[in-house]
Amino acid sequence: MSNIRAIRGMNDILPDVTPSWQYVETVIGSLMASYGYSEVRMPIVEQTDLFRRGVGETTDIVEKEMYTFLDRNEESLTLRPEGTAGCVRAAIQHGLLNTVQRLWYTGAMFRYERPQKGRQRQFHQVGAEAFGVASPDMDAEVILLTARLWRELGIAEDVQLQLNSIGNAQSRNAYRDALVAYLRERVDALDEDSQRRLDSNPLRILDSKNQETQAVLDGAPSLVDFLDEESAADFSRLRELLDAAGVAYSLNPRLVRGLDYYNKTVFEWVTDRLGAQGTVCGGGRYDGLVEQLGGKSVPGVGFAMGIERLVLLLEECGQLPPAEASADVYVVSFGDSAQTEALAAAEQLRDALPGLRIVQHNGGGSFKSQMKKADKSGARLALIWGDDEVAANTVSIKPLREQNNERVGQQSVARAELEQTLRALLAV
RNA sequence: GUGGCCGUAGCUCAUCAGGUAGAGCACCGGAUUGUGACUCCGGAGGUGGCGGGUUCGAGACCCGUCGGCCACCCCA
Repeated sequence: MSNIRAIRGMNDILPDVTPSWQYVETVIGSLMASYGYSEVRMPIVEQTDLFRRGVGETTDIVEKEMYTFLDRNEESLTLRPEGTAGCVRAAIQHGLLNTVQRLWYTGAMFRYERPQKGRQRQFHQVGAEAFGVASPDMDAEVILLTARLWRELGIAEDVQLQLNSIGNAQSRNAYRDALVAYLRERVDALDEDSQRRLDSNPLRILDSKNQETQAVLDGAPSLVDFLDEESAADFSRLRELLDAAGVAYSLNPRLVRGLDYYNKTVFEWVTDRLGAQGTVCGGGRYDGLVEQLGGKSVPGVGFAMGIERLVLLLEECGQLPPAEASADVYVVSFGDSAQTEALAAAEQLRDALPGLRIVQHNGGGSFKSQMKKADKSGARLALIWGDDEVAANTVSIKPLREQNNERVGQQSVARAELEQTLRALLAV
């Protein structure tokens, strides 16, 4: 056995699950199109500074989770830990932001964390970003889009929307001061991590899982009371829109997010069916980000979801499409001239019946072993060439999915009629 | 970075006062001439994660290390 293994937390996605991934990706692709979102593809590596400035210096992501290295030019590069910063960078760099812009992307992201259920170091996100609209109708759009996705995937009952507004920078600062003042008087009751965050990032104490900390927070000032007028009005309008659209949500005043660029609306779709990693999709508004990364002052709102978690959830909910066979037709031949004939015929069939999955038996072996392979391929039909067929210029067609033993149902057709017969048998 | 559990054939697991390993599935071959699935027979496949220690002897006990899973932190 080889000593070389995949890097911890970076998993191979093997043939038993790739159909599930393809299914999810296909559904998402057409969903995005149906809302007018265009796909963009950004590099996996960016200048480290992009994430420092975009995601935020004091976030966990930047502080301890990035894959950062020097390239041969001594330039500091980082494997992207999330997609928004790179998407914004690309949009600024190529001048896409002089109009409303709806973009989506998918790909691998990297965070140096201990792997656990629903979390790996290389993981895959689908994200969408809508630029250029500051009003909450756009917030509603991205949320409605995600809500539709759950319906299309059959998991609408298994995810819940949590919603909050964290206001603009000024109101958030005011709230932070009030929160810190309140918590300082109760430092001893806080868990260790929360004590540390009093200095670094006090808002994140809010979603601590520690019971005692949460008890302390019960008496804390509420973020809602500090919201600026515009944020409050927009939040109220967003809720109106969601109500009217029939999207259920619960208000979670302690929902903050771990990335610094958010303001106003933040949301998460969560599930209780994935162990500790319950967030399937998270997002919000980031009105200052474009400017902070060197662009004009362009508002934005978006979300990202984790494909691994989505696939896990679908599996958990029994909503993955049934496994399909990898072949429709399996071609068996015995002897050189038969194989020559079979190979050419298979190529002609692929020309004539595109989409038909034709697997050619290679590597020889007895008829028996070839038929075993044919059966295991899941193909509906075996095409059989032997000396008899070559001599008579025919092909034997054997159905494999019926229960009969012997050669019942097997037929011999003239070589010239093969294509037509297959069309009829397979209804293609 | 911290904690808990775990590491025996490709996969799921078993055995045993500590006396140098088995099963099921999967794989390969066979059961009269060129035909799968069910059944039967046979075969291949493990330096028991790695290193050290205790012992006459260790997969089984001890230590270390590496790896996996789950949880904390945080998020997708």
